[in-house]
Formats: sequence, C-alpha cells, structure tokens
Amino acid sequence: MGTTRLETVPEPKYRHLKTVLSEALDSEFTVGEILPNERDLAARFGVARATLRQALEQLELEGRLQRRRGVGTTVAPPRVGVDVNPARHSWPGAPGDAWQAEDCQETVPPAAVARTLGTDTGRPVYAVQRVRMTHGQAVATETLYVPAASVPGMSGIETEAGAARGRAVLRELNRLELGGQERAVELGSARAEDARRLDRLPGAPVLVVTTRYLAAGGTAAVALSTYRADTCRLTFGDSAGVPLLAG
Amino acid sequence: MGTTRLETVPEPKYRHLKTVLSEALDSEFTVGEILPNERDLAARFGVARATLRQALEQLELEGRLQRRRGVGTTVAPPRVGVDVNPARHSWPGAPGDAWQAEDCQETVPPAAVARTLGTDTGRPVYAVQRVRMTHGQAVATETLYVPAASVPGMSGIETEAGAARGRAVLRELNRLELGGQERAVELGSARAEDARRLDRLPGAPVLVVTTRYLAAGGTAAVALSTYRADTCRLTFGDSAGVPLLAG
DNA sequence: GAGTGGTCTAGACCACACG
DNA sequence: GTGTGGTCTAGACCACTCT
Repeated sequence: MGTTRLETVPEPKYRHLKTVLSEALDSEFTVGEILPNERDLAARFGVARATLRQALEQLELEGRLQRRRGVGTTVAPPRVGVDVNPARHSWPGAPGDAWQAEDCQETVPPAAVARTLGTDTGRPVYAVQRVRMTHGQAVATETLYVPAASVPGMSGIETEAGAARGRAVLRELNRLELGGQERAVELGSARAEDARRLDRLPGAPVLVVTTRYLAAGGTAAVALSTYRADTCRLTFGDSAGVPLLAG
Repeated sequence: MGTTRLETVPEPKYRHLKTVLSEALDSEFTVGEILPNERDLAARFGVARATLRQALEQLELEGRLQRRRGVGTTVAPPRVGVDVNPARHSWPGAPGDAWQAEDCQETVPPAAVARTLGTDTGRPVYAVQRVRMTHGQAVATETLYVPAASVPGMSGIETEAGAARGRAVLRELNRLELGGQERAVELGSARAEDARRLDRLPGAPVLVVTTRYLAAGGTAAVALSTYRADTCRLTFGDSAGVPLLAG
C-alpha cells in the first residue's frame, strides 16, 4: 500500500470526492450535461453508492448539480440573481411586481405571524398565495398574511376565494401608505406544499424571507416567502440594478 | 400488521420521524436538553440508524437541533437575529461595527471577486480576515478584499501582516466617501478554514453574503461573509431595529 | 476507557420518468 | 419495461470528548 496519511488530518472520502467532482465539473463538463448515473460513478471511484451520494448532495446544495428522480444528474446553470426589493417602498402587488396571485383564503396564521401582526392568535386573516416565476420556472412561493383591519374595503367584496380575490386584497392594500419594510432571511426546508409548487422534494433547502410591511405605526401585513436555495441568489441592491458577481 | 397505507402518498419513514421528533421537541423538551443517543433513538422508533440520522440532519438544518461529535444531540435555542446592516451607509470597520479584524494578507482574490473589483485577475489585493462574535460565539467569518488603489495611504505603512494591519486597511477605507452598497445572499457550504473558525464541520450549511462597496463610481471593496446557517437569521431592517418575528 | 456522533459498506427495494 | 435517483437496512470502524 505504500505510505498513506500524507495529510495531517485524513480527509473523509466523500469530501475528497466532492473536490475531485467539483474540479471535473469546472473543466470537463458544460451546463446541462448529464453525468453518469450514481452506480457507475460510485464504481468508477471505488466507493459505495451512499458515499458518492454524500458528495453529490453537497454539490447540489451549492447549486452545482441538479438531480431528478427518474431522469439523472445534470450540471446546473449558475444561480439566478433574484431581486428581493424589486419595487422599493411599495406594497406587494404594485405594478412591476414579479409575483402573481394564485389563491386567497381566510385562515388562522401561524402563531409567530399572529404575534407580529398584533392580531389575536386564532383569529383568521386573509392569506394570499403567490408564486414568483423566472424564465418560466417557479423560483419562489409566498403566503401574504393580511388582517381584515388592513383592508377595510374588502368587507363589501364577496368574490369566491381564488386568484381574483387575492388580487382584490392586494389592490386594497395598495391604498394604504407604506411606512417601511423589515426583512429577515434564514435557511429552512420546504414544506410539502411549497416543495410541490417549486418542483422539489419535501425537505429541500430553501431560503425563507420574512417581510414585515409597516403602515400607520403598526404591522399591516406579513409575507413568508420561500425561495429555492439551489437555484436562487437573493439580491438586495441599495443602488440601481447593477449585476453583482455575475460568475 | 393491520391495514397500512392510510395516506394517499406513502410518506418516507424519515419524514414521518422528523414530524414526530419535531412535535416532541416542542412539547417534551427544553432548550439545551440532551436527547437520547442515535442508537437508542433508532431502536426506540424501530428504524435503522441511517434513517434516524436523515431526520436529525433536516432538523439540524432547520436550527432545531445541535449535534456535536463526542458530546451528543441537544435542543437548539431559537436562531439569533443578526443585523447585516448594523451601520448603514458606512464602511466596514466604522465605529459600532460588530466585526473584529484578525489578519490581513496580500493575496490573489477569487476570479469572480477580481471581476467585480475591476482589477486584473491574478493581481493581489489586501484580504482582511474578520470574525463576528455574538454572545461569545463566532457566528460569521468574512474576507474583505480591498485593492491597493482604494487605500493609497497604505503604501507608506509597513506593519507586519496581522490584525493591526487589517485595522490599518479599514482605517484607510473609512477616509473614502461611500457611494452605496449592494448585497446578495445565497446558500453555501463552509470551507475547511471557515468551518474551523465557526466551530462546525467542513461542508456545514452557511449563508454567504456578498457585499459590494461602491465609491467614486467604482467598486472600492468586496466582502464575502459566511454566516452559520443553523444559528443565524439575517435581518435587513429598512427602519429602526424593531425585532422581527421573535419566536 | 466509555460513549458520542461521523463515515463507510454492500446490499435491497421503491417511486418516478421516459420511450 | 428499463433506467434513474430516493429510501432503507444492519452492520462496521473512526474521530472526538469527557471522565
């Protein structure tokens, strides 16, 4: 066997594999190209399939690979820059908004949301479901929670639940004066419903953006947006839209 | 065995396990409490250890659990809100900055950074290493890339490489007028060096924040910040620091 | 030394996409 | 039907922490 242990710390196989694969992706593959299947790759590197999969999983997490059951593993394109402030200082649903409303029910929001809204826990609010498309692909889903008090004009409108009703809520919201926004970003995993919409498996890593819309000194609405972490890079430009680190 | 397949879609074991564990965490455990070890838990639920681990991994990703080799699995505290705009419209290293400089070398930046800086690829720039501490814990590491052209005052200073030199670079940077900032957030995995500083294993999920500092129409500096995804919620307040979704 | 989580193996079967 | 990635098993050994 000769001398092993050339390094001070023996690196796990899957991590070394990841490095090798990563370099191969840079030099020998082009975007969209299909990799050999997992059984072949594992055999080629002389490791168990589970070990290979550990390397592939991390590369997928980093947005380098895309894996689809029944299809195969392909080289992923660079992440899409998605502006989270597309229309600064305006409400969701304002002209130019990248989202499209899909549905609207009256539901009891999660406790944390109710707390931020300042409504009683257990009290239903409008929940507008929206989807954000980029290049024909859904990159994010959102639930916008709007207490009835924020959209007094809705009390007279009695359309059936659905996209039309969602747009009506957004229209009413836009009548208010927007006092400010606060955002937070954290890592999460896709719930079953979101995963379906984003064409991913449940539990897939997502970037969860929480936005609080302020008006008249209070919280007029709260949005929970779920972005595909594998394909999206969220941008927060303080100045006009010059692309950031395009590579 | 009785009838199984009560659901339309048979849920994988690990996902069901995750739900069960998640509910148990909410109702039967307190923050910091140690869970039974993986072999016991797997036996208790009648699954293989690998299956249990799949559930634990997702819960750790969501910041619900913390696992440490040789120690055990504990219930994680809620994520810390970390303001990414602590001193708006000011340079890194300005008074009140949450970061502390640790080192400074002259190195060749990654190609993508060189492109953004507008320097020739292969040309060395100052690379200031910084760490962000919260409650005695390192929550983020950063490399700030500063071309020599942005800090002309440095040419005369000849301190040895190290924290002092890093502070000198920041001091020089603060003499410029800041034209604006642009930020991007994406998911990454910790490189070995960052993982060590953040007390995590290499490959651990991190939120990578890329900041571009603009001055005099060009890019004066680029920062690559790496936040622990398991413990951090990044906040981007547009208004003063009212806590967002404390739960 | 004892106990923990981390890595690894060599299988097996399942769910899904495509021709 | 065939091939793909996704799930699952029952082991084994390793690296680390604590006592």
